Parts: sequence; structure tokens; C-alpha cells
Amino acid sequence: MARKKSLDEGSDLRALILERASELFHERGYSATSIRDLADAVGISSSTMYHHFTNKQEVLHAIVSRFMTDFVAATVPVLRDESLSPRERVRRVVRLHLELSDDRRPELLVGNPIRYALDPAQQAEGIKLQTAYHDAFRDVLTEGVAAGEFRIDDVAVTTMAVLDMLNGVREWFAPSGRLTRDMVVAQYTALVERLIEQ
Amino acid sequence: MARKKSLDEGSDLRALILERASELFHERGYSATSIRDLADAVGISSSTMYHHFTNKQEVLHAIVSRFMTDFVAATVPVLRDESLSPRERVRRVVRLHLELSDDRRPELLVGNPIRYALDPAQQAEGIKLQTAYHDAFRDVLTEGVAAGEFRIDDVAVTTMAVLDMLNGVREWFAPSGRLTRDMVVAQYTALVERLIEQ
DNA sequence: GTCAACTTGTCGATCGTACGATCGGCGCAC
DNA sequence: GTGCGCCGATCGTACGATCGACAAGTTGAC
Repeated sequence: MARKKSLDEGSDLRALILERASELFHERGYSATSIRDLADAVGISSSTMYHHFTNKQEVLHAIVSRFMTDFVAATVPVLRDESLSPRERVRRVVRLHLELSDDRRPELLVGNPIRYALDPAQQAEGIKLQTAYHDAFRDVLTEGVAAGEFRIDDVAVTTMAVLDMLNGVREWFAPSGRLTRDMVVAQYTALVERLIEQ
Repeated sequence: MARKKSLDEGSDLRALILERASELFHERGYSATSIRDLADAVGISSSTMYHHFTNKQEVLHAIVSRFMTDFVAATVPVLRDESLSPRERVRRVVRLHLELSDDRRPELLVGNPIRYALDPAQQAEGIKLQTAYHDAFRDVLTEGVAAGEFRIDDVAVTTMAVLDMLNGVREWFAPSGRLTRDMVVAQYTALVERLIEQ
């Protein structure tokens, strides 16, 4: 029990660091956030940070890697679920995409400067996960066209247009505004259907 | 002439600094790019930087402010041009938006970390310009609906969806790929029309 | 069962470095 | 000879990272 307690406390602190680090990186950017900032945000010494992460870069990588892995794990199986129609798969993924990027908004640390801060190997890992999602989305559109469900001029361009549209929401959506999250999901589902259906 | 030449050289150097700074800020991020990096990129001493800008922040502000001002100056008059139909205004702005964000891609330094690096007054200036563009776009959609040209469920949501879609292009478009810029413009014009027309 | 040895997590102090910014002086154009 | 643009040298600071010490808990030999 003592070992378990010790491990749990360690895991909790690591999780807490990742949570606060996500927020600070999201607000100020990775380079503008110091190890001391992160340590202060969780109430520990800066040197203690190095008992949970080998360096600052690893904190960033842990955040990005975990989020992207979770994102792909949640969406790609739905996009590949052949028991559902392409139309239904798209509908479900639109909801998943919007909900995940809202729930875990601070963890979404995309952009060139972030990529620049990671190792080539870490970059490659992120690109691989992103490609997996893009490919799955593109495939379901292709399938829908073949099945006569969708009418799409250029599947690749439409894929990027839809995903960019979904990614943009987190930048302006605030639940305190006129729209609830479910309303946004409904609106975007309809917009995406306009883009792909006959 | 000598004075003119001197001024020209000064202006040229300032313009050159802004150009290289845009690229470096775009690639590595603002905080990760040092004054010495900027100076090296244009072949001057770091102290000379301070003869053209009061500090590092002003370099960033000059880039962002100039681009956003130019962008609004190019697009809003088209959106407000009552001699054109709402449909034609949208078509022209889609092209302008895509071409400007391609031509001056490094200057597009949006995102929270950038905003965080600016003064509140400088932030307000950027927000004001962005709002002017968004409002003009929203108004032309409203006008099109009133004229029976467009069929839109929620004009505000559709406005954001369209603009996010357009903003996303610069992240993945590479002229070396399968698509030319004109092809992308044509595709996106068609996609936007799907989103707004009957 | 006892106790020394080891492990783990934390800290304050500190290292070397790179940063933003300043200063004084130099050279050239007028 | 005056002013402006440019430079090398330098300042004070904040950064990422390391170190040695210490406390608490776990392990293993006897």
C-alpha cells in the first residue's frame, strides 16, 4: 500500500504538471513559459520538475503526444467502422472532433513554433498521428462518393476544408456566448453535410 | 539625393528586417527568436537593430499591424461594395483572402502566444481590425440572405466556419504539390458557395 | 525484530549561458 | 565638424539544467 500510495502521488503530480503546463503553454507559448513558471503553477521547486521530466521539451512532448494519441484513438475507429454508413461516420466524427477540441483545448498546441521545439522523431510521431486521422477522414469521403452518398469535387481539398473548419471552432467558441456546445455541433454537422452531400 | 538615398537605405533595411523577422517568427515563434537571430539574418549587428526598432516587441507589432491593416484595406471595401451582388463580393473575397494569406504567409502570426507578447493597446488594435473584417463578411452574408441569394441557418456561425476554412489553407497548401493556387481558389469558391447558397 | 543500506521525492544553491538592452566610439556623407 | 547609422563590448537578468543534502519510506541481511 505504501508503494502504491507513493506511485499514485507521483502520478498525480505528473498529471497535475501536465495539466498546468498545457494551460501555460497554450496561453503564453512554449518558449515564453519557463520551468520555474511551471513549478510555481503547481507549487513545487523548479528542481523537482526534473524528477518527473528529463527536460522541458519532454513536458511538451508528453502533452502533445498524449492528446494526439487519444484523439486518433477516439476518431479513427469510428471513421473505419464499416457497420455505419459514411454519412453517419462523418456525423459522429464531427461531434467527436468538436467535443474533444473543446474538452481539452489547452492541450491543442499545434502550429509551427511547437513543432520547431520538438525532436525530429517527436515531430514524426505527431505527423504520423495527424496523417492517420486525415487519411481515415479522406477514405470515408471517398467511400461515400463511391456509394453515391456524397457528391464531392476534390476529396482531398474537401477533407482539409472540413478539418480546418472544425479546428477553427476552438479559437472562437466560448460557452458563455449565445451558443451552447450542442448548438455548435448541430450547426457544424449541417455545414459539413452541405459540403459533402448531393 | 544623398539624404534621399540614406533614407531609402534605412527604409530598405527596415523592410528587410521585417521580412526576415516574419519568417523567423513564423518558423520558430516570437519568443524562441532572439534579437541576435534577427540581426544575423540580415547581416547586421544586434545593436543596430535598436536604431530601427525601440525593442523586440515593436518588430512583432510592426509586422502584425502592417499585415492586418493591408488585409482589411484590401478586403473590406470589396465586401462593402454595393455595386456588386453579395454572391460576387463573396467570390472576390475568397480569392483575395487566399491570395493574401499565401503571398504573405510568414506575416500571418496569429495565435494566443503572439497576442500575449503584445501590449493591451496593440492587442486591441489587432482585434479591432479582425472584427472589422468579420463584421463586413457577416454583413454581406446577411445581405445575401435578405436578397434571397443565400440560404443560411446561422449567419454568425457560417461566417466563422468560412473564415476558418480559408485560414486553414496556408497551413497545408504547397505550390509544389498537385494543386496550383488557382485550383485551390476555384475549389474553395465552390465550397463556400455550397455553404451559403440555396 | 532490528537496523543499516538503498530508493524516491523534494529542496536551496548554484552553474554556465543566452537573452534583451545599453553604452561609447568610429566612420562616412553632407 | 556635425549628425546619423553602425559596431564591439558590456550590463544585469532570467533561463535550463545540475548538484549535494535531507527526509521519508522500503528492502534485505542477520
